[in-house]
Amino acid sequence: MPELPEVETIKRGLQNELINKTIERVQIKTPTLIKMPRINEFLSKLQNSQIINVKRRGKYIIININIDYQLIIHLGMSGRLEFHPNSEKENLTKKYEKHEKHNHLYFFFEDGSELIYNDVRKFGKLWLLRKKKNLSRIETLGYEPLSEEFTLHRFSKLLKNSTKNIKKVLMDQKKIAGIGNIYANEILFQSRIHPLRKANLLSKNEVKLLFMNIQKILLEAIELKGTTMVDESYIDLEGNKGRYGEVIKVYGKKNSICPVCGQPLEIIRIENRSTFVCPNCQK
DNA sequence: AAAGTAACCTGCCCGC
DNA sequence: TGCGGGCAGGTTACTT
Repeated sequence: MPELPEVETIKRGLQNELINKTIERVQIKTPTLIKMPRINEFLSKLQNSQIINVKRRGKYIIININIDYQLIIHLGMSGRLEFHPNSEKENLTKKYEKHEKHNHLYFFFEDGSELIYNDVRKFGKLWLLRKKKNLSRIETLGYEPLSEEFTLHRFSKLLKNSTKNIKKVLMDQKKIAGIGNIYANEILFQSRIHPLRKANLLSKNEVKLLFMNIQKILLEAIELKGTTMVDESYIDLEGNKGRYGEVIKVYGKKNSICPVCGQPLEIIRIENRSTFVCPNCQK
């Protein structure tokens, strides 16, 4: 589910709510989601620890704890975090009632608030690791597309070195971290580039356009707090929907026409993912 | 070496 | 109304 803008929105929420909070107790209902360390160690390390800050890398949330450990969360397709402030607990319980059976992990804080990890499909994962010993998967992530290290020059070099189709490259977390199926579709449509074009054969202008659209679209989506499709499988910490879905141009638009030229949109499968293309606009 | 497929899971939608 | 197939924001492992 969540791509960079959704994960960033959740991270900002956690940053607002969790800093300096002390974890009183952790309750685990689905131990298989915790990849490291063993459950007992996971529980005992977190108990009475204090949250220092919350960061994001690609689609990973990184919660730094005062004991030289960090809690790393990947939400997979359907993972959510819910924050329940002490005072509103009853209202919120009602609000989330129908999803309750997919609550897998509870963090209870000293002040009575709680954080819940909920995940229908259970593709999400959590790790508690020493800060120095970074998760290898995070170490191999590619450029953070909204950081200064992500320059046109580097992006262009990266594309030159790949003969794969451009959609695959945009979604390759080892090259650029955080772009998933929704935003890859939108970025390519707005850049008028067909997703099956070979990355190394794009023109200089196309590369520049792509580069600018990656940042423009991700920033707009963060501004609107991510994308919630009709099924509501993404909501933020407070249970609010993202509004980027209201301005989405092609993703999920089955039986629709191109908003630019009016031709019917095509749906093709690339890497087993639905890909929405205007055959007239995207060359 | 790129590209395709299946697997991990549950729920929902669509057509028959 | 019910059943089966296909599909869903991700990632990894295996095959062609």
